[in-house]
Order: sequence, then structure tokens, then C-alpha cells
Amino acid sequence: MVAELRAQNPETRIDQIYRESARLFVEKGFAAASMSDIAGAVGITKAGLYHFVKSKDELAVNLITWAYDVYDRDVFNPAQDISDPLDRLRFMIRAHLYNVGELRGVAGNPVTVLLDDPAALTPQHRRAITKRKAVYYEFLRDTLGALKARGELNDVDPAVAAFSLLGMILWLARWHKAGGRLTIDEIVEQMTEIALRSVLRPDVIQSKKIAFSRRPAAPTPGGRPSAKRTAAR
Amino acid sequence: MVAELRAQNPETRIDQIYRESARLFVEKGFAAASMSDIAGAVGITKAGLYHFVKSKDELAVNLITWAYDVYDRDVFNPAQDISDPLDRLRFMIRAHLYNVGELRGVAGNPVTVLLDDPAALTPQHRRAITKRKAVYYEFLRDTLGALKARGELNDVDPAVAAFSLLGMILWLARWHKAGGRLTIDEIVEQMTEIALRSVLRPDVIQSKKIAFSRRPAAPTPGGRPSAKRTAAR
DNA sequence: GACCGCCTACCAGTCGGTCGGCAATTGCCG
DNA sequence: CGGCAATTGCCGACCGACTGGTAGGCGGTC
Repeated sequence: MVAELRAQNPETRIDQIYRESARLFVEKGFAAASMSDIAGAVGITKAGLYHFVKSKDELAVNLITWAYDVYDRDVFNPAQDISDPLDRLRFMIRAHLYNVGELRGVAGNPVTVLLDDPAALTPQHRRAITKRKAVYYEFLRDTLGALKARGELNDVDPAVAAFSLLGMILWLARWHKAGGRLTIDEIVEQMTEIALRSVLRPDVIQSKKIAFSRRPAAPTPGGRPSAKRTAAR
Repeated sequence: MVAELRAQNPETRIDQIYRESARLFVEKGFAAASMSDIAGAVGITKAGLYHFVKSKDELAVNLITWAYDVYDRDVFNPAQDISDPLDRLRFMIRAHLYNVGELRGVAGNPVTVLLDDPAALTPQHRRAITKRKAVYYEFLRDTLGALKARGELNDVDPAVAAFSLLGMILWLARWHKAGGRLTIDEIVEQMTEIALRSVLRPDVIQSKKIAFSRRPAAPTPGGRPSAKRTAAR
């Protein structure tokens, strides 16, 4: 009987597990969130949890991988199709902000922020993730470098500028609470402006001001990632 | 014999303990760094460690308190004596950047970043620390608010701007490695410029450009905080 | 001889993870 | 359609390793 209405909203146990573990890892930290905690949050026992999951490490790795896959799909890949560095930079900032800010959706994006830097994971997994982060960082830095070559950047080191922007963006995950005074859209708008002003020459901003007030016309139009497709791989 | 030269550099066991525990908490996370780890790093056994320290919690609380005391001394208190909001903002950004960036000194400043947000600490301690953070944040936000009232801020919400700046500044602790391509002074200079440009109106920056290339002429004149004086209390 | 610095030995509890088994569902065969 | 085996989803009990923390003692300095 319950099966009938679950057919319409078929959240599987695995979905639940990933959702709750993401939440708990973010709330309590990876080491402090025990497998029993996760099992309890899902409503099964620890042994039951291990029926679906190989190890705590696998959980963490899949979670991070999934978060990065979402980032690839929503930010990194679309950005690579934008040839103009200024358009690209604007898109990357805005899309990344949405990516971080929409953590109030299904599963936990802030994993990106919280799980890579403290310490867990085996060295090999850490290395793979560090590598992935490095690619993202370098892409941003090179975009800034291209802008500098065009004379549209202030006299700052592209690497320093890239880290500054990333800090601003990622920190959003730490302070943004759902239901605050401002909507996520308002926050993203304002922060995009702040971010662009921080590195671009004022005259460039002046002449390109047009683009300060619309959502990015990027992939993933309506749908939310169902938290499942990309888990494997 | 060793005692003779130690008299000149009398790092006590307690100093060692706090230095190593700060390092380990930052490296591995609070929960993942065990008391045995810390004892081992200091060169004593766990029981020996407990001769000096009451609990792991006390260690964390003292560490955070100490880090915030340093922040008070080097950033917050001096900033309160600066009446002009623009001078104040510039000082706060620069001093805070130095505060975060000089983690390569004796003990671990990045505790500020790493220990307050994951999860450890008893609820009461957490509350006290959250309160302290709130005071700092509000002070920055109000400084930005004062600038906005004077028409020197871009059209952004002071709260959003404050969080953006804090993210940029605190993130420095995550990416800065000693011995990198740029010196800490170069990084702070550039980031100060980036930070100020992100929120101030371009014409304000133009007219105040003077101050973009000198260390702050603030309290704590020459000397570097010896990271020891404030340990007690 | 009192105190300080520190160790050996040892708690009780929790961790990640395993094992065997038991219901219920599913798939297959006649 | 019935029957029945295989599979799925899950649990209770348990393990060895390790956790934060303690008790008591031992050697050296004042």
C-alpha cells in the first residue's frame, strides 16, 4: 500500500543514506559522525547500513565525488564552452555561488568545502581529490590571466586573485542559512558584483555593467540532480 | 648543560603541548587528532600529557581562546581606536590578513578557522565562541555600514559584504604555504587591494590610493607577537 | 622529605566493521 | 495458477582496535 505512493517518490535507502551522511558529516565533521549516527538517522542499524555501504571511507569518497560531479556539470564544463574570459569569469563566479548556496536542496554540496580540507580519506583518495581541485583552481587562475593579458584586470597576481575569489565563494557555505533575510538569488547577485569588482578594472565593470542582474543561461534548466546517477564512476 | 641554553629560550612543556596540539588539530581535525598523537608529538606519554592538561576539551578551548586573544590584541582592539571608517576598514583587513597569514609563526592561528566550525566542544563553550565571533562580525558589518552612510560603499548589503570579506581573509589560512612564490607581505598587500576594491566605490579608491603600499602604522609597531605572552589567562 | 615531571598499567566506552540468520519479496518453473 | 528457491533488506550479537581519562608509583631536584 505504501509502495503505491512511493512509486511516485521513490527515494531509495541509498538515497537516504547519502543524504543523511552528508548532513551529519557537515554538521559534526567526518571523524565525529559515526556510522551508528548515520544508521540511526536513516532508521536502521549499523549492520543494516553496512548492507548498503562498503565502508565509511567509500561513503566519504562517493559523496565528494558526487559533489564534484555536480560542480563539473553545473560550473566547470559549461564554463569551458565560454570563450570570452570576462563572460567566463562572470559565469564561473555566479554558477559556483549557486552551486555552493543551494546546499539546502537534496544532498550536501558543502561537502565540497568541509570534507576535503580537514582530514580523512586514504592518501590515494586525497591525492585524486587534490588533483581535481587543482584543475579547477588553475582554470580560474588562467581565466584571470587571460583577462590580465587583455588589460582588464587590476594589477594583482592572478593566483592571489583566484584564491581570494574562491575563499569568498566557498565561505558562503559556512554562513548562509536557509530562510535568512535575503534570498539566495539576492545574495548571489550581490556577491557576484562584489567578486567582479574585486579583480576587474573599474572601467571594465562600467562598460559591461549590463550583465549584473540575470541568472546564468546555463545547462540544468530546472531539474535537481537526483543524487543517484552520478554516484558511480 | 642543556638547561643553560634553554634559559635563553625557555619553551616549556606546556608551550610545546599547545604548539603541537594546534598543529595536529589543524592537520587532522579535532576529532581525528588523539591525545596519544599529541603526547607522541611532544615526546611524552599520554598520561604525562594529562599531567599538564585537564582534558582534550580544555585544550581546544584554551587554544581557541588564545587565538581570539591574539586577534583582539592585534586586530580588534586597535581597530576600535580608529574613528574614520575607511581607515578602520583598511586596517582591519590588513591586520586580519597578517593575523591569519602568520600562522607559520610559533603556534597555530588557523585554529580560528578550523576549530570553530566543524564540531567539537561542549555546547556552552560553543556558545561563548559563537558570541565572540558575532561581535567581530558585527563590528566589521557596522564599519561597512558607516561607509555606506557616507556614500563610499558600492550598492551592496553591508552584511553580505562583511561575510564576503571574511571568507576571503580566512581562506588565506587554507591555501597559504610558507616558502611560496610570494612573501606574506606581498600577499597581504595584494589581498588588501582586492578586498577594498570589492566593496568601495572606485572613486573612493582612486582618491585614497595613497595607502596601498605600506604596512599599517598601527599599534604593535615593530615587534612580531611573540605568541607567548598571551598564552595564560 | 616534599614536590614536580613523567611513566607503566589499566580502566570503561566507542569506534569501524563482521557474521549468521531471519522475514519478506521476487523470479522462475511447472 | 501454485509452489519454491533465490535474492533483498535488515537485525542482534559480537570483535579487535583504539579512544579519553585515571591510579599509583618512581626518580630526581629543591
